[in-house]
Amino acid sequence: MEAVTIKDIARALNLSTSTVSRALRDSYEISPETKRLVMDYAERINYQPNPIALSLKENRSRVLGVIVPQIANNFFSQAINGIEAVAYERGYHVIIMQTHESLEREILTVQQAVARRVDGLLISISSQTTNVAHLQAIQQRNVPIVMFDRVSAEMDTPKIVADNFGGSFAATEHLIQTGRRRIAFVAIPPFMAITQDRLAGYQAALSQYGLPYDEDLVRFVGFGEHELAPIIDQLLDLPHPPDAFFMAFDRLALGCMTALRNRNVAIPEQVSLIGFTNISVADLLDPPMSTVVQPAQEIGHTAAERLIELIELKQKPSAPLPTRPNPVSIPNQLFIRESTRRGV
Amino acid sequence: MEAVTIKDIARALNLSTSTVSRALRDSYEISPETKRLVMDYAERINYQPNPIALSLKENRSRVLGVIVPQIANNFFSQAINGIEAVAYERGYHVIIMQTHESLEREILTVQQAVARRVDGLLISISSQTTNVAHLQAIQQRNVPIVMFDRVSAEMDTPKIVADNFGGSFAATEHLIQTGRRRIAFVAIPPFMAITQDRLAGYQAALSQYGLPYDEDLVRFVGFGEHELAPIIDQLLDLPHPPDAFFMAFDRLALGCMTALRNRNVAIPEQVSLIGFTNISVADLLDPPMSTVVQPAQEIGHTAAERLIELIELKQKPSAPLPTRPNPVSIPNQLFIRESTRRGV
DNA sequence: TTGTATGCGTTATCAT
DNA sequence: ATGATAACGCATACAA
Repeated sequence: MEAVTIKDIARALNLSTSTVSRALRDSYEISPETKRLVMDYAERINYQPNPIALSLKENRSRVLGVIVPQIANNFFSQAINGIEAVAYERGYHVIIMQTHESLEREILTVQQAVARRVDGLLISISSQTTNVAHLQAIQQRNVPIVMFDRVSAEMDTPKIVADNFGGSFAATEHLIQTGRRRIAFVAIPPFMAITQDRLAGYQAALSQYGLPYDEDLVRFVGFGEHELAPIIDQLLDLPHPPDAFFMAFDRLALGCMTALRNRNVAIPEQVSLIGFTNISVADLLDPPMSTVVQPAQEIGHTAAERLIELIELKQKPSAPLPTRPNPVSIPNQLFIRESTRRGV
Repeated sequence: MEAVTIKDIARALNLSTSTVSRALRDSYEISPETKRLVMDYAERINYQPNPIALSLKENRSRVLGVIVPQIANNFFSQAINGIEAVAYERGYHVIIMQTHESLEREILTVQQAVARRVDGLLISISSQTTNVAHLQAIQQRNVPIVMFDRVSAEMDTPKIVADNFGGSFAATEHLIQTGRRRIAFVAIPPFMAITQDRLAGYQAALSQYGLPYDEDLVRFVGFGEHELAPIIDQLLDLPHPPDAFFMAFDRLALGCMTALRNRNVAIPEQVSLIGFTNISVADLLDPPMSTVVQPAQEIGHTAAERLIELIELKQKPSAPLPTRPNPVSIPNQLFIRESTRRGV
């Protein structure tokens, strides 16, 4: 069974395709009877306009490109969830592409998205991305871009991020308020804004509570498989070791928990542990880990809204670009989880 | 900067669009010099063929529709990862849509996908889906469908599923071999094949080891928020309570762990717990939970391969449909995790 | 109120 | 070896 077109309707009803087209779009210049006739028939044979033909005509695809490092990652899958919800509601579809933390893949993927004629791009850059020329290039080709979570200071686009400074401040503050004094801070290398912001929040909290900033306690770890454990070991082996760990990234927080367990370091008796995470089972971890949870879904939601706004603004070049605070930051939630370990 | 078309190239080079088109496709009927001229120029001005125009002409979109209950779910996001990898490699893109476990949404979503002219559909049906008329309808419209994970016996399509029987058998066998005799089995309502298969694996293991099948120990729980805890309570309060819990679904396994914790039931001292799960941090749970892990990525991979095969077969109607075992089942992995809880 | 013709970007068919 | 034209499905400017 082939798809039915306007032509089929026109032929069946002895009308021209333009009449049918206009009737279907409820144009004022078509008589009510003809409209009814056409509409009914279209309904009956289950006519569905071909969006591809429309796209060609209108030079828009109604597709948003979403580029993330990984789909199979709690933060990003939740963000995509938020994006998809908004897109669906506004009549857009979402094409999802992964970079696998590779700049090379990211460049290819961005080109692919443009080649696919997406109406706009939502991107969270890979950890390798220190140069954003590929993004600036497509921006010059007039493709609206919104960045989220992993954003670059060098891009002049809307940016939707979690309140990384605030979340980091709150986590550090919590540790201080529960009596910790030597708080290790571990993050990924600091060329991404997200890292810088989290470091700044940590520093600000220390400063506000009159604690010294000790560079020995601040470490940056790459994306290799086995890079974290030695760093945790080094920290524990310091002459004056930390009494708390603040792990500024999801993966690091979970890795730290494993590393501490392997070293038989008790939490929170010996050291306290808090991390940014987006896993849904943080309660069930051993021990339950206090976490700063980023509002992934809301970030996706906001980013998609902003992008669609940009896209639809582009259609009517009359309207002025609205000025907005940039980047938009969305509050994190801080979950303090007490150990519920049962007595033995 | 507008997108450059074949016309632009033709105009610039004083050629006809057909010559340019042929040159770009490396047709034998174009002179080498012209080819080089066109290719070089196209390269220089960064010509990208418009896939929308191609789609219209070729009546195919090179898009796969993927319909899942939720994106933000470890199993599905991993499966999508597998799908995306294959699609990318084969020159397809993936549009992802969610049903949120609602049949109503599923019906709408399937229609949307067809309206979008996807070349084929990968679907994992919602838990509400007891009737598959909407899928049969689009199958009659000649849209290739492959089902994965949550499949329906009433659909005549390729089906890619985990080895639910085998995984369930292995989990039950493990519990028996570690000395458990009264093994509770909890699953979602049994109209989905996936549930039936898991129940059958459980029954088969009991039978093989000469244990009785006790209906009191088998429970089905719906998708409500607070349905599980009372069921766990009931089981624990039986005159002859279970000494092990086998939770046949991810969500149930995690919920059971919480419920047992709330009841202060020690694992594995008092009861053993094993579940199907796809979370990546199962090691870090308290206690570490033994799990049957479905090969989500491989399921996605296989499903996408099968779908693309169907799609490309449809193009050349000469070739016969290959007969394949149906459904295809992919082995699970059983992870036995010993408690590593440190002494206090 | 309805019909005819044109164009969106591309390729296939049929000239030349 | 290259060019002109039609067609994919739709919307619209222009005619009637």
